[in-house]
Amino acid sequence: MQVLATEGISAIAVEPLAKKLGVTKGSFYWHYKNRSALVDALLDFWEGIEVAYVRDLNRQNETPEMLLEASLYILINDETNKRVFLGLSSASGDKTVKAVYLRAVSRRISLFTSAFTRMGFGKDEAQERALKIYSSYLGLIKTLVDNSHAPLNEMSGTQKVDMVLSNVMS
Amino acid sequence: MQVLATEGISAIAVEPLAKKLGVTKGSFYWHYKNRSALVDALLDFWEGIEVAYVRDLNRQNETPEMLLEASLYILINDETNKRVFLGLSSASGDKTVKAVYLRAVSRRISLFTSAFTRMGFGKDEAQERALKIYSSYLGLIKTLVDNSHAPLNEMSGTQKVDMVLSNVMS
DNA sequence: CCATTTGCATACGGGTGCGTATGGTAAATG
DNA sequence: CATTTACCATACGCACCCGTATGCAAATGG
Repeated sequence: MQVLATEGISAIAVEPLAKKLGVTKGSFYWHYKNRSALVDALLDFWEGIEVAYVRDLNRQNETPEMLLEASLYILINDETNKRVFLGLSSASGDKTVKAVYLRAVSRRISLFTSAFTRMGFGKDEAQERALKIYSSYLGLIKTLVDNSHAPLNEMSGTQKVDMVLSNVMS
Repeated sequence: MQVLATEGISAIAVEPLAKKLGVTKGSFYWHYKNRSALVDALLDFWEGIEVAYVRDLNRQNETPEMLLEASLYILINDETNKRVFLGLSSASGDKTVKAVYLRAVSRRISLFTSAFTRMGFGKDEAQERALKIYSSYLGLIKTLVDNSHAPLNEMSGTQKVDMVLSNVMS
């Protein structure tokens, strides 16, 4: 999982990985049918964690405002989640990876949409606001991990959340 | 250039490219010293086009409002520009690529910042608004090319620009 | 206690991409 | 006309990664 976050999907190569773990290919191919079986397992594992987390967030936050804030805080400040999510988005040549990525995107947008709906916004308005939030969020985390704008990385976690939220919490 | 946009940097591989162009490696290595020489040439070419375009945008738009709108329209609706820009961001393992990418990011943020400055905003306020615009823009084009949210692709070019601008044009 | 299964290592063949060596042809040049 | 020089093809060595074949020792269980 950590490797997935720091090196990206393409770094999940059998031989280098085996060497890194101090085992051999023979061992690897006994445990997994092939490379893509390992990738699938990792993807399943990650997606399982994600959906569980979303469920918890929905349970632990009473108001939609709290839910929005808490979700964004995690999505923006959890380093592993950011890197894996963006990693998947970059490796979308693979069909399986792309499917997982698209579901992750849907989860995020749905989460935002449902929050705005519960705030009392109409369906269209809720969707529009969710999309704005999502775009800002995605652009922000990409800028953060690319380290392409230094000042951004010096902001606090809550500041980053506020920056995204300020666009739509009229 | 077209290949760069559709396939990404990693697709700039000597052997496949040569085959695709109907020539051989022998020919290629006579024209270019090696693979990275070709990549550098492509990168230079692209960056040259970009800076020229920014210069033109600055000349052809009187007011900062017009400049903002015109710039965003191009950045959001020019398919090649989007794909190359995002392609570079994904291929940031390469040091040279990363440098080109970071300069491209800076150009965009600077463009936005100077527009807001010319509108009369103070330095900090201008930078903050520029960052918000940039995040929204980046998230939007990524969502668009990933095709990760169908409704977005059905919006018109101007609607997309308005969506990004609405966040900061109080 | 011996036979089978489990868990892993070594060794190989295949595919792909990079870069070099070398050879050939046609056009420019002295 | 002889000889460079421009341009391109074939052929090779190297490195990396995938996947398979096979060997082998320790665990297991009848």
